[in-house]
Amino acid sequence: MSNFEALFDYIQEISGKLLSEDDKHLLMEHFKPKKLRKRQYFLQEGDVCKYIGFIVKGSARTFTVDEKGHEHILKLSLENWWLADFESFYLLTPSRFNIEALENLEVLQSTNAQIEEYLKHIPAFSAMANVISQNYTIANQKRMQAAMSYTAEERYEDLISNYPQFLQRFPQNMIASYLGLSPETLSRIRKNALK
Amino acid sequence: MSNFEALFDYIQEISGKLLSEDDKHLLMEHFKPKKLRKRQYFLQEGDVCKYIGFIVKGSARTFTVDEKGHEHILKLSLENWWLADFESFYLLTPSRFNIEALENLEVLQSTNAQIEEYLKHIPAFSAMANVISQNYTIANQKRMQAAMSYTAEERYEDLISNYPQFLQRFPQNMIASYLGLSPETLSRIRKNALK
DNA sequence: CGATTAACTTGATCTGGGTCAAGACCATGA
DNA sequence: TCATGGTCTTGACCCAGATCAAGTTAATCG
Repeated sequence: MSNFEALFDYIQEISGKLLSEDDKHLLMEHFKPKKLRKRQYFLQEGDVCKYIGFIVKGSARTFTVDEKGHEHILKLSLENWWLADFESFYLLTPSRFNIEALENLEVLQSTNAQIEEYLKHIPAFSAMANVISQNYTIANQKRMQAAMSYTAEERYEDLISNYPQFLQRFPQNMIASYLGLSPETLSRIRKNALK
Repeated sequence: MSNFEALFDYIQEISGKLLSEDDKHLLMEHFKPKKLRKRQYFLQEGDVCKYIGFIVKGSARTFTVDEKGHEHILKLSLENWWLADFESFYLLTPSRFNIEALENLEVLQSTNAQIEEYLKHIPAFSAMANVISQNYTIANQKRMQAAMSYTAEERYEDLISNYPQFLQRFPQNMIASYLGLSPETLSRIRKNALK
């Protein structure tokens, strides 16, 4: 119940449109609540990402494991973010990513086919999708630029100003991996920053 | 005339839908042909990106200049690609990027307001926009992963298999910058690859 | 065409950040 | 309660790739 309120609020806020009662019923019919305990996987490498999840509560990380066994975190996700490997979700190919709950996680999940229906029938939903797609494009552009032109220190400063919540919610080694750094290097950067 | 054929073909191919004669007239009415000579700028840092361009012929690079004066290429673009800093284009903020023609360039350009109209009135156009947005999201995910987990050599191999045309069309120092490498390093990688 | 400038190569050296190792500082739960 | 395993810090060392320098090849243009 209250789970869905979070989703409704989110859609209305991002899209700038209201959901009708019918819209809400349609959403409740096909978004399924799912709970994961800390360390459980929402998606495993090699599987097809059949579901997209809306995070109601908790946090997660999307990461790969390279052939040397090192993990690389590509995304850290909190409440009101969407959880999926979009490549696998759209194309139905096996995913190269893992998505793991970092805290106990409550999501509302749906399939690609169902999302298509929402896009067709719920104007607020498709308006939201357009806004999100813009935001993603912008965020990706920024992150790519940061990865290419910034030093480790600058990337950390950038994170502090753009995503201050991350520092409260994620352990430091996860943040290091997200920034493309070893935990030791991030530790030293933080030490230096207390000049 | 033939310029527009390239755009029409592209929209129809990507969207999987046909354009009506009315659709085509609407597109021809508001997409303006523009020619740039090699080294001319489509967009300069600090300006708002008012136009999005569809490349009919030629190539371009999107890059930033950091405070040390070093250039970083974020995107290399060829025929049938779209040219814009989407952050600036969507939000009307001053751009942090430069877009420069690397060869004589012919584009068809349009404004954000006009694109909104196309999205509303031309089904093939909005279907195309959805597909592109998916493709961008996927490509960005891949590129980010490559930047984080791959070595210089692996990134170059990756480029060869994903964008072999780049090697014909772009000078090596541009490719180096696109891969986040110094020209010297790329030169050495290529030398080694001829084992 | 030469001549000038840009692109590419090769070598020598330097450095940001990774790796390895060891210890300190926790949470969590049996 | 203390034992266990995860997280963070610190130091010593190392390496992929950058930087600097100089020479070579290839475009470009009057």
